[in-house]
Amino acid sequence: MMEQDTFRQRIWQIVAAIPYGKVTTYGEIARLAGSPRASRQVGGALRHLPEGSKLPWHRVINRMGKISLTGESFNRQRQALMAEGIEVSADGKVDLNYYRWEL
DNA sequence: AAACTGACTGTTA
DNA sequence: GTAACAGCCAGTT
Repeated sequence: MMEQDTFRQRIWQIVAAIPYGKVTTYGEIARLAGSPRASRQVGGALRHLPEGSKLPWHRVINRMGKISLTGESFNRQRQALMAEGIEVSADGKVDLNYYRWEL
């Protein structure tokens, strides 16, 4: 069957391409997906991942270099980042100048 | 079709 | 550097 090319599916494809040990921002993904102002939709796409998805969703943070999630979700993302050797401060800050994914 | 939602961002102070 | 606000737009109701 032909899958329809939804915005979300394109987001997932792009996120899948973020290399191990690197991060990028919601806005950058929106730009790569061809809708530069749709950064909020990127978050929305990551919130509804397919069951059992292996997508590296944790490599996506906001433009201030911080984790946007709160509560337990924040902790899970922080642990996942640190598990790939990324330095994350206690408040969820990552050095984008050093860890940013660039083509 | 209209209203509402929000894992965001740019501007302003 | 942070905080408040407005604009943004795909998906959902």
